[in-house]
Amino acid sequence: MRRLPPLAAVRAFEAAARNESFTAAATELGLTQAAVSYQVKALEERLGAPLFVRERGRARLTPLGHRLLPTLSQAFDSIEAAFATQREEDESLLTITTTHTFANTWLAWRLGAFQMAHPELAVRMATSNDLIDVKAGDADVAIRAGPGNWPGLECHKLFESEFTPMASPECIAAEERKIGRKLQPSDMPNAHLINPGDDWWQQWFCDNGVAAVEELLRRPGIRLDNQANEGHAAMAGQGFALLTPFLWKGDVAAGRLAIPFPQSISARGWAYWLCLPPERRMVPKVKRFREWLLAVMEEAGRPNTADNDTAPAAVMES
Amino acid sequence: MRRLPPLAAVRAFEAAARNESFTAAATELGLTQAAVSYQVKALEERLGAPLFVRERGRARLTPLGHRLLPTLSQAFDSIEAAFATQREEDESLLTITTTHTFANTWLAWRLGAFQMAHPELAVRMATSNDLIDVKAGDADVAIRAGPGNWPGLECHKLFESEFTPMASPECIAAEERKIGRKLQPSDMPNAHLINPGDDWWQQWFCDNGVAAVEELLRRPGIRLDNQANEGHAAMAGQGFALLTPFLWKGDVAAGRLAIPFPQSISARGWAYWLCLPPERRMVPKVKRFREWLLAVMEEAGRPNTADNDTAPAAVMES
DNA sequence: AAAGGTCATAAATCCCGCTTATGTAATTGA
DNA sequence: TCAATTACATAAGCGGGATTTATGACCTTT
Repeated sequence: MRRLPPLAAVRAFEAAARNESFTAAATELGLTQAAVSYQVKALEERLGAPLFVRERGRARLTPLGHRLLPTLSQAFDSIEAAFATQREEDESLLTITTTHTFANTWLAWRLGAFQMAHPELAVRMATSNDLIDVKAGDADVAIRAGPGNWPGLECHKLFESEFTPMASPECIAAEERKIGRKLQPSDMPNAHLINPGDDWWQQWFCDNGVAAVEELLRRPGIRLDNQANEGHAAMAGQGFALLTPFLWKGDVAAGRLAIPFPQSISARGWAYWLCLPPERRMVPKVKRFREWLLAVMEEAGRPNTADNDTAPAAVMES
Repeated sequence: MRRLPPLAAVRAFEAAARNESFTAAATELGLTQAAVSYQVKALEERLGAPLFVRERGRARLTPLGHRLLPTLSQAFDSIEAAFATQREEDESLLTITTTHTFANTWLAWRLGAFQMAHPELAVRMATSNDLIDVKAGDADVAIRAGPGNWPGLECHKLFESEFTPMASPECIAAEERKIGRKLQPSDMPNAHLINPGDDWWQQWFCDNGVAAVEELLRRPGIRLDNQANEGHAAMAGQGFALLTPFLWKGDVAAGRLAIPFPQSISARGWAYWLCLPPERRMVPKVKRFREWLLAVMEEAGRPNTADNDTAPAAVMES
């Protein structure tokens, strides 16, 4: 339980003492001289002891005031410093939280460009699936997959979360050799699926007129926890995975992945979203990132854009 | 030029953060929970970043809030400490400023009794002639000789500043031997006066029907700067000095000084006063000293009081 | 469910802190 | 010596931020 004098009065005193002038203090504080005089007097009355001697039209510190001053100045200094540090750090460090998948297949490749454009910013990317952390101040912005109606967050749709089977060209060729013709959707239940237990296979079969195969759910396979890993497995020739075309454009273009049924793209009813606390939307670093990301998305969405011209030849695991 | 957030908000945040509860903070600050909530929110909006995560009906600190807390707590601690120290010091140290004369002839002897009665107080006596220093906070109370109408000070009359010639008994005896009869006021111009240039001699002559003696002013003598020193000189047998009976009662009673004309006491029109800043009159230490001093004076003023029963045998020079 | 706790929010109120305006005293400069 | 200037004090009144009251939503506990 603290027992402090009114802080406004303390503040006025500190400024007056430091400046050795009520008038100067008033200017510094953006007040009138009368206000400072009032506050100082109030503090003196509260203490029951004078802080200034008024003589010859000047205000000089009493010994008591003199003893008090340095401590108070330091205290205000550290308060100021605390907030200044916070402001600086907050201005110069952009923290992005995103899913493993998006980080790995898309953002990691392109964040460099953003960094180049904003050399004064330190950019930190963290992968996690908690949306709470942007509200908790752990991150400035979040990129998440979902329905996009998170309460209390401003969400910008980045792209639809569609999916279609993909595999390495070799894998597809081998499969076609096996069955002696070009692949059809109905062949998929018998192909080697990386994660056959994935519910979305059922969805895809349904969308493509293939009878649901209950048995798939019991078939052994690997849960790779996220699409990024499944994609890599597919590129390694381990079978078919359901992947989001948008995220693997580069690998498709480079021939590391192939899409056997380009017309058969299913939607999850989800999308990827850029989410941010609305009250921070105009904070410079947030604004810059938001504008940059949406601009890049815009460009990537245009039909004849070679979005992945500069994409590296392989996905780097961190 | 400082740039601080509103201190009321900072204070509310600090309490809330320290208590990890708005409600508890409100209790501590003597406010309602709503007030704390309001202030915290205001601070968060000002910073543009959340300080608390509101979850499950509780408020938990964000990393930012967590970083801020210790600095702010410390800052408030030191402000509190500064004023607490001041309060303690101010409560436990009584500083009295007085004239050399009064200190030497009266107060120094009796301050011990006050100290004994108030062992918790540290008592400091300083001699100086500046009345300003009580206004300037250098001293809590002042004892001064003068007309007693100092503006802005509460003044209690202690005793009238009367004076009459005194000398050591030996000195008087020698003088009477020289003139062959008992001394009369008219003999004084020819006696050895310690400070013949003192204007008050003229006053005393006038009051006692002795013709003014211009010549006295040009007669060599010693200026001893204050009555205490003149009194000591008189006791040492160096001649006659104009002294205040009240201040030398003890020495008279002990036979170190004698008053040749007890009926011929002149008044300066002055008095000795206890002066103190009215706003501090009820501060405990001030109140105690004031009451003690006035009580002692009261007692000393009563006719048949042996005021100096316990007076030491000699005046001690410090 | 009901009870009891926490924080958020809206609206109304209060009072503190501020400004304006003026006074006083000391200093400066002609 | 007489403005002119500067600094602080003081009174009065206002404005709006701080606070309270009242209510709601949400969670935990029993």
